[in-house]
Amino acid sequence: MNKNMEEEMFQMHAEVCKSMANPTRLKIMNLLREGEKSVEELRKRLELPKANLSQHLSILRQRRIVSTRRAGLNIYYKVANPKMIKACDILREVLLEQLQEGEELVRSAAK
Amino acid sequence: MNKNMEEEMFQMHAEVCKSMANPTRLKIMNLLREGEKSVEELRKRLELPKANLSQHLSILRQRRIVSTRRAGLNIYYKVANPKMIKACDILREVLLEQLQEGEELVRSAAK
DNA sequence: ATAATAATTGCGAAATAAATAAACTACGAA
DNA sequence: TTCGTAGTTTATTTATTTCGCAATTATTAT
Repeated sequence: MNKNMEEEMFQMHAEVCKSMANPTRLKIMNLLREGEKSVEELRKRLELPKANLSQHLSILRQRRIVSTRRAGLNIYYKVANPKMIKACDILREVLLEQLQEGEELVRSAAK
Repeated sequence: MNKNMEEEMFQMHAEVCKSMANPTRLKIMNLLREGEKSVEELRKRLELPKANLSQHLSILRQRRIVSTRRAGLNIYYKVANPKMIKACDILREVLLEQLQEGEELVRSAAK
């Protein structure tokens, strides 16, 4: 792998992380873990303005973290690659470990 | 796990993702994968102004993604939890799979 | 064709993140 | 105690994200 491709990989990797770097989008991923859902279903579960939800879905779709399928009026979203879920699970494990080490420290660092 | 704690977890999870959502910080993590390194070593390898490097390190440290140790004039950084590396590796796998599926699509989505 | 529902897009405002340079702190040696 | 090296912090500017709202598109039913 040459230098420019390395650079490109770091850039793309950062883009993927950015897509996951938002609580709402993580909640979306968490719902889609159960299986595919229409935008309307997601909107009801998340209680979000549909325009805003659509924007978040668009970000996930652009990075191909989710994929879509239209059926009549509805568009169904699902997780494109189960490895994304695996990556999320690992991060959650890390967070739980940190909480066990001492909750108050984590909370102050978040500010 | 109750509702507020769930909310808190998504928030923290997003913060961790944000910390990783930057090419420079991913490069730092990639160097630290080899083992602990001083700021000066990192600066030479990354060719970055030390103030800027220090800010990036600070972000990683605040989220406890890296930890530090001082020895004389030098401060050595290392990856705090090897699971972070594992999570990065999985994301890289996903990216490589996407590249195999069709490079041009990924590149246009990055814009 | 028109209406109704589901979803996306464009745009402006507010909040956040990033890069730079300058000032500052910490340690060790002369 | 002051000088040099390693590293951090602060202030400022610029770029990016996020959100709400209005307008628009796509599909189906009347």
